[in-house]
Amino acid sequence: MTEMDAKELVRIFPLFDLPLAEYIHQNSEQRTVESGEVLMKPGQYFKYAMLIVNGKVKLYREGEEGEEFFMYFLETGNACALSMLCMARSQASTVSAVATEDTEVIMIPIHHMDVLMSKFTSWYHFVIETYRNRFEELLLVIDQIAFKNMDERLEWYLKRQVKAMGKTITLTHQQIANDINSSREVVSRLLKKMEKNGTISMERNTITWLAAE
Amino acid sequence: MTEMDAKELVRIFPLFDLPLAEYIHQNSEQRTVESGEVLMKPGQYFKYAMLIVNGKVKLYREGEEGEEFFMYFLETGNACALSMLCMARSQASTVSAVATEDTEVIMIPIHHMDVLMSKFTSWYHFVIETYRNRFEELLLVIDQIAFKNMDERLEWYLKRQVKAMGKTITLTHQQIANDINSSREVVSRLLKKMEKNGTISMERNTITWLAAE
DNA sequence: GAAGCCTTGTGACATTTATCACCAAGTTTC
DNA sequence: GAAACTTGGTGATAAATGTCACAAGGCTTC
Repeated sequence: MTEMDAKELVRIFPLFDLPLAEYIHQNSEQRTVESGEVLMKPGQYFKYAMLIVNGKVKLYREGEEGEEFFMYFLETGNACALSMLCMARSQASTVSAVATEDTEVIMIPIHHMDVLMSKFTSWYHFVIETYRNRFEELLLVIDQIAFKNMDERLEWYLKRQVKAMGKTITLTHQQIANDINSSREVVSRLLKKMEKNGTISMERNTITWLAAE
Repeated sequence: MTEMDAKELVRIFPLFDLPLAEYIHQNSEQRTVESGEVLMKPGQYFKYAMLIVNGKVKLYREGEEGEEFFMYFLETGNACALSMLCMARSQASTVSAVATEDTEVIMIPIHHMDVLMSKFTSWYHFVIETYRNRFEELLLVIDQIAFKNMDERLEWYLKRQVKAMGKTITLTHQQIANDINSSREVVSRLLKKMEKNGTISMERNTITWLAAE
């Protein structure tokens, strides 16, 4: 994709108005991130607000012993709530972000935040909307790990992957286990059950969602 | 406590400026909520943004079979991020809020939100700060339930209670079990261990934190 | 195409947590 | 102060999940 112009930005971020888009266009860098590249990692200080123009970024929390826990995807038109959060507090990040496909991001340097906040109402609305969405998403994540067993959590996880990536998911059982903080064997066994139920079909490295929704 | 005036509001909510405090003072209701009273429950539509002037409110998530899961306390000077969230989306609440002591709240009717948002920069900042704080708190909650075993989760839970309520906590083992979505027996056994460690001491209905911090 | 690595399947077993059953002691009610 | 209720303690057992060990087949490399 070529460099965005302001109109293009408004199309992708519908809450922006033209002056805001223009300002961001003038005062940000656009960067292409390759699939697999790390965008944010714990301990790192973040000096940009990050907007996703295109592609997909996986956000996950890391435990003290290097465990991972998948939280959600950032997709086209999203902003990274956590990048804003760290930035605003000048705190080190406590999450990891990795591009799961080639991704184009807009990075707005921290020193523009004050201007954006004070001059553009639409920016405020966008930021609040961003927090709001992620907040709700985190509540759903909490429901899952607080109240549900592994089988339901796995199913929910797969549904989210399907929603983001389509019916065919290319992940190994080990990767899934990492994402839901379980173990490969448990995931394999539960997937086997789902295959018998007819919910999914499996091949090496891929899972295909068969059930409705 | 008597009715707030604008200056009093600024003292309690340091991010407010005087005009904002004045506006809120003119356009909100103040209400006293008794300890134990329910402020918000799932399924309810919320028509106010809620600010805590004094007291404490416990926020918890409910599972599909009526399980509970403690998320955090709202204390003096906090706003309820979730009340704003539900309100702004006209969505039914998905959390419960109960006063754990006599609590004074300010309730700003939904139809004032637009004015507040567009006229008062300080309101925006306050709202964003509110989301930010709760967001971070939720991340910590997720860490606990995603990565930690019951013993550590219980200890963390107790520490948060101590922070909010002081070294002496008046809760039954059953109440604690509900809050962390475990069972009374498990909690009793783990508490017993902590008592042997010298971390806490126990009496009927009360736990006293002995360890440092 | 042989060697080696990666992915998945599966049994056996360990650990963690939940559940059941029941008791004892404290507290409240009448 | 006896009965009823609440709270906490504890053993036995069940269920869920994690860990270990190992096998089989697919894929890659040389």
